Amino acid sequence: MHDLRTLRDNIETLREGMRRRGKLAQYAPAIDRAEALESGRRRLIAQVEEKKAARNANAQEVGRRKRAREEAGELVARGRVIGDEIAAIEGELGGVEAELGEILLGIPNLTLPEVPAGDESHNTVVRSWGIPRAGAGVPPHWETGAKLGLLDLERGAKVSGSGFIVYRGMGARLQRALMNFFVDLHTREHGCEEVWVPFAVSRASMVGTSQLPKFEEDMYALRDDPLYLVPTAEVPVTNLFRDEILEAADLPRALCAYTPCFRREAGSAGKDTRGLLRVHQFDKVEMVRLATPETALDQLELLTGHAERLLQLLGLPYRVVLLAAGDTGFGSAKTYDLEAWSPGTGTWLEVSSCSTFGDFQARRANIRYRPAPGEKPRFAHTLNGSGLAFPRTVACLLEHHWHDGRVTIPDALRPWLGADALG
RNA sequence: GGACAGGUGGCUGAGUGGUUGAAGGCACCGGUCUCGAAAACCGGCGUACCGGUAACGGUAUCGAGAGUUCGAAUCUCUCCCUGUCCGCCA
Repeated sequence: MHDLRTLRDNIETLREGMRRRGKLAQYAPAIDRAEALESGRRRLIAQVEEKKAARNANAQEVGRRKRAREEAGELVARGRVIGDEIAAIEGELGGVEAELGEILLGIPNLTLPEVPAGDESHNTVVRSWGIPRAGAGVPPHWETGAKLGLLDLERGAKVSGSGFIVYRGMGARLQRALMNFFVDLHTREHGCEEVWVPFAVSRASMVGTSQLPKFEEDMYALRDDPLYLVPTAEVPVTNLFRDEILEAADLPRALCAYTPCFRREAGSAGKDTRGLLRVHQFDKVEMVRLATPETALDQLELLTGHAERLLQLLGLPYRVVLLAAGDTGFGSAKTYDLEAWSPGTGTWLEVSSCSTFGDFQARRANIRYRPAPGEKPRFAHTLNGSGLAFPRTVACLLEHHWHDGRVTIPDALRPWLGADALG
């Protein structure tokens, strides 16, 4: 969410930000409307506060006269009139604030200057690691997964519907291995505190990290309770600190959590849906960091490096892509996608997305820190990145390490899986 | 799910519907005293928003929201949360 001050003093930067995302036409009406509402809001506040001052003074005088046993009838009548006027103005103000708040929640974050303007065709590969394997002769992961008895897509569909996966045998065990491998590495070597969080969260939490109100149709909502299944651990973990004031000495703060992730994937039906490429429920270990504005960008590099390290240990070639403004997520100010090579499908698969949100989420979730004892709190910066999402990582493992029907398990993962090959 | 009991400032803890933004205490900051410190004493000590260059003025804020009233921390209703007991349950 943007600061109301931006609306007043810097509205051109807001327009420029939307232009860089290639979405000025989409958001210009909202920005114009918000600007008008904000000036109206201030006018109404001035009016209503003036009336309230009059009401308070009047009520005080009534009290004084009653104590002095003087006549106060005409003041009581006057108070009644003022009260009616206040109610009228407040009604109008309430409407303005409700609409303004709704608009503000729906405007995406500004991207940082180093983020390329334009749509995804302006995404930039900033570095890569490993040598992508030629695809010839490498079966796609869904074939290997089925042949080795690791995946059961048909029964997943039977139990829940398409996009829900059943893992069996060593395939199931691989999920547990990845969870423990990732979390242990982050806690032991990347300075993260491990947390285990609720998988269903309140609406307020979803608004805090900016999934709502804009992306309601992508979320699974529970029928009888005002709760949503988490689309990513980012939501419960970041919201751990909602409405809190942290000490600067505690920043940067790093956490990680395993959660399942639930996504309706509305609007993406038919795209990349084979095998494990796009599913409604998947598992992921997420890293979340809270930082001061001064250190946030360094923290983003650090976080991205931690995710990269996992791919290196898994021996999976990947590239790091700086997303262009138009491809950067709603709340993000700067995002690196990590794309691992899938020889079986001949594509790069997004296995991690590492972002800094600036103070965009912190303002929504009211997450602040005190720069020094006695100083005023400021909004913290929030960051997060996958480390890593399981399904596409598994897909790449099953393809990149496939040799003559067997899948070699990378050394780093063997202790966790308890096997050095599948098949 | 049921029955009680509670939610007041950084903490603690008062608060008969009328100068209560809120006593007292603790903590914190400044000062006096002292060679220095402690103690004692004196003073200060929330946040957000609106207007103003500023000084300053105003509004809101006692879990949240609605209501009664000229006026609500105080009365009414709804909701949330916490505690205790009971029931149910992995």
